[in-house]
Parts: sequence; structure tokens; C-alpha cells
Amino acid sequence: MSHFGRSGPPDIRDTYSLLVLNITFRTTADDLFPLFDKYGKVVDVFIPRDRRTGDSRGFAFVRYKYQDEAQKAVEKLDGRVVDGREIMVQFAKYGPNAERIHKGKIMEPVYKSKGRSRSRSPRPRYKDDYKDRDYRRRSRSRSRGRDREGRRGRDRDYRHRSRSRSGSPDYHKDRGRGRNDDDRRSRSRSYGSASPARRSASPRRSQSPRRTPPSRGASPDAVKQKDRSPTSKSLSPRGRRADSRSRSPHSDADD
DNA sequence: GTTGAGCGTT
Repeated sequence: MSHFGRSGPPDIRDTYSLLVLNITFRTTADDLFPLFDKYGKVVDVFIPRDRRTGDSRGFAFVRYKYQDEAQKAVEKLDGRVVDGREIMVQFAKYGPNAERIHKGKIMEPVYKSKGRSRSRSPRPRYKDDYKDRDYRRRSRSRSRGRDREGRRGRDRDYRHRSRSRSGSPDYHKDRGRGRNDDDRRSRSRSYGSASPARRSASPRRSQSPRRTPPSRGASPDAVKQKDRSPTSKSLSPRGRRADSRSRSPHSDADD
């Protein structure tokens, strides 16, 4: 009962996946199991964790055996305070394989009765791609990215508002945050009677940006290499010494 | 030691 997620997916043939969000970083599958198992038969509980640190990501997946039970758990456990944090329970919208699922029910592609095990699409690479696309974004969820966007304080409000079961299912959160940025910026540039003085205030700026010219013989390649090889120190130190030698062999020892 | 939008693994 404590080996959830350690033995891989047991059987998701007829199970309904529930997504539990807003859980504490200390909450484990074992903690959620008894909580969700009380409302139905939980076949598996999995909490994705970071590959680097191994810490929980703040959400978990609970698989129920029946949809009615899952729905019940969603309505009962949704908004429940766990470990001092209000969790959000809802049906998973995406499957483990990025497959579409309905009401948490994984809609597996119909297998052709032909043959026994079709090699589907044998890819040369397994999951090298992984989910870096999301991992990178969540990497800095400390309090920087949200500080700027979540600063409006509306994200939290809309969440609570969305709790209305009979709310508007058709209404979907507009993630066009980038668009907002554009709109806001557009407003800023109200030329015409804005401030002509400003335009002539720094006409030179266009010509000399803050960019530091790579002069002094600093070629872009050098910069690139420096950035690309942070562990250059690992390379043969001798090679570098040879370079120093041509400049001042004696100084090397001194320095 | 911190954090907080979101969708998953042996």
C-alpha cells in the first residue's frame, strides 16, 4: 500500500484518473490514498516528482475504479484542506501518454484484432524528449515568474470562482497572458500628442544600444565557447598551460 | 530550509 508509483502503472484499462492539484509539497501518495479511498476504490495513486531533486511537484494522480466514485471524490475532496492547503480535485484531462481521456477514463486506441502485439511505432528513442517543455517552466516557480503575472491577484480569485459546479463549463480560462502584455504595451506607445520631446531626447539611443561591442579581439566564438563549456576546467589543464607558457611561463607559477 | 501554475511513472 505504499508502493504507489513505484511499480509503474498497475492497470489503467478501466480506471478513472483524477488530478489533485494544490497539494502541499510534503503530501505523499500514502497520505492521499486513505483520503480518496474513503470515497471509492482507489486502484493507484501517483505523485510525479522532480527528477533532479525528487521533490513532489505539488500535484498527484488518483485512479479510481469507477467513475461514479471518482466523481464523488471530486465533489467531496475538491476544496478539502489537506495539510493546511486546499487541494483541487478534478478529472484528468490528459493521459499519461498524452492521450485524450474522457472523464478521467483513458481512451485507449482500439487495438486491431490482427496479430497479438503490434509494434505500434517503434521509436529509436524512448523518451529522450521527456517533458522538458514543462519542466523548464516549472523550474523557476519559486516566486519570480508568478510575481509578475500572478501579481494581479486574480488567478486565485478565478480559481475559487470556478468552484461552481454549475458554473460555466464552456468558459475556459484564457491563457492569453502574452496578449495582455501586447495590449498593455500598445497603450504605452500613444504617439501623436504624446511627447515629441522624448523622441528627440534620445535619438542616439537607436544607434548605440546598451549592447557591449565585442571589440578588443573578443570574438563571439570565444564567448560561446565559454558559455558552452562551463566545465572547461575539466579539460586537460596541460593544454591551457601550454597557452600560458607562450605568454609568461614564469608568471603562471606565480599566479 | 524557500516555492504554488499545472496534467503522470517502474
